[in-house]
Amino acid sequence: MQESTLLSIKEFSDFTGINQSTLRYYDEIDLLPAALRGENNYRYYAPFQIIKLNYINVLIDLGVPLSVIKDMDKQRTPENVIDLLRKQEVKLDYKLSELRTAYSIIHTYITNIQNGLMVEDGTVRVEKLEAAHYVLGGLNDFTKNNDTFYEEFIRFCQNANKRRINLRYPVGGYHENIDSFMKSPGRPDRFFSADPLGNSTRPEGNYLVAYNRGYYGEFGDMPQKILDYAQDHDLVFKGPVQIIFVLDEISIPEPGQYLSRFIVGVSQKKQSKTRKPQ
Amino acid sequence: MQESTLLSIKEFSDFTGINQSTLRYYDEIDLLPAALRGENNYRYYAPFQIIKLNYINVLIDLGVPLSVIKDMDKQRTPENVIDLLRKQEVKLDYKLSELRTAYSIIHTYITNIQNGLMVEDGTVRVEKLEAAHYVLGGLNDFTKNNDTFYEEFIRFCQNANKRRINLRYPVGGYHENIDSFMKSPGRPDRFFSADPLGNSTRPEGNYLVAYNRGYYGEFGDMPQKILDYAQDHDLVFKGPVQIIFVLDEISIPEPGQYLSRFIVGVSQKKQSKTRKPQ
DNA sequence: TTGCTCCTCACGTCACGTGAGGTGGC
DNA sequence: TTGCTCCTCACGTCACGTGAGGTGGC
Repeated sequence: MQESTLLSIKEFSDFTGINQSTLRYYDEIDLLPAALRGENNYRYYAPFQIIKLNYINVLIDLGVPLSVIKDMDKQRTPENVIDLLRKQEVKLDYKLSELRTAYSIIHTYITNIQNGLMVEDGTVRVEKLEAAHYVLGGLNDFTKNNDTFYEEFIRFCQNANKRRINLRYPVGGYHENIDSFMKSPGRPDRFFSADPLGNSTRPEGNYLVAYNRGYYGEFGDMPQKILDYAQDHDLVFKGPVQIIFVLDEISIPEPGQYLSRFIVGVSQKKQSKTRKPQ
Repeated sequence: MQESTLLSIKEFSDFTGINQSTLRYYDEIDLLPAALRGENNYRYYAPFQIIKLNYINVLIDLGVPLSVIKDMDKQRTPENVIDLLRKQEVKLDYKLSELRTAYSIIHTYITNIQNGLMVEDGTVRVEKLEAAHYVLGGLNDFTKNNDTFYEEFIRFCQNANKRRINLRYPVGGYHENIDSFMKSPGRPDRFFSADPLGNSTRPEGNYLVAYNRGYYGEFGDMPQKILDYAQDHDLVFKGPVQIIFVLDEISIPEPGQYLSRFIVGVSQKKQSKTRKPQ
């Protein structure tokens, strides 16, 4: 029925936009054999194979492995093709959710790093912050024989999977309240992940925000500065303390220069009688 | 400053969830060398390397090649990291639009194939169809020496890139009007791509829809059946004719059994005096 | 003879995973 | 001695791309 000219591999390649070497490969693995082999062993393709190749490329674009495309070809029925397409749709759903996570991770890091770039080491101030979300890790236990910051951090990483904590987001230290922080600044009660889809919420409000340079878990005179600032401005602390490394291993080579950001809720003291002048 | 226990490769692997062989590979390519090599040449890792590895995994998840991650590491500054993240964001945008296209291709094929599964060969009927979009190819020219369906189809494929026609969507034949179709059913005036983002629109309305089995470009008695049906039901044709293979190479092994779908706008004849009884 | 297309190996790529064969300390 | 962890090759994977070296027809 279908009488038509055959195409050389160059022509077929030009018309479909698929590389000759790719066509030879598809021939080799029997995915799309040439319609005919000439006397000189040249490959010749039939025009209707363009449609087949297009279809193959559709499936490749959808992420179907060549082996699956080949297998499908043997069992080619409309029902099987629909089945395969539906399965690919599910995979696309998965990819899409991965993409969304990737976007939010990028966004979180960029926000963090930009934050870090805009401040000086030693800054202490009150900021009105938007609501933010995060995920808390389990309780740390520093009582055991000489546990360091890292040993508990390792435990946190180890358990992250079980607790469905995504470690791809920046991670920080969490103190239940200001007293816990002041008592042992380098030993947070828990670790947390700055996952914006997390189940914990830091509500919108006023926060005392302080920045400090140093190694992980070392804060120098930051605690004292925070206390001084609060006293000077008649502030009372409320709620938990969060500390996150906005500039660390990720963006700075020297561990002694990591920039950490300290956040704790504050409100104005009410019973204050004397006010310092500005 | 940071005194801490070193981790064996097994421990480091357990804590980070990264395979030992992957860690050895990262060491080999100098992406994340072990902090220390023991006397027996064992690798030992420092706890803070967990954070570095996490960061590496973030970038891997974002699709950054290891070589780029490594290069970045040498030039590690907050600004460079932000730059890299922004570049990745652009790549994600591109991936996202590819994903969307993939979804719409899957949807188009599934709809087409399901359509084909639900009808009998020879069906002719009037359906109310939703608006649909498509992209037209250039004018075909069958006047030259004995041109076949395929030669013009090849030209269409060749020019698709220039015209920004996405061949991943199903492709069909397009006649300017019913007369063109009746004169030479297998020689469409143009080809078109069923791209749902196309710039041409087939408006919502009533269409005569017919199905026929056969080779590409061969329609048997379909044209006659269509004329008969129109006469029997007092229909006049309006607008272009679209023919698409809903079941072809893609879902059916025998080329002689490809199912094509014929669509043309119709409206009720007004000056009709006699009406056939049902 | 030159230029062109085609052919078949063979090897490289990327980021690992999987053995094989061997070591070292309890 | 057994069991465990670690080591270093070497090779496989996937879907090609890139030569090298050679053929065949104008």
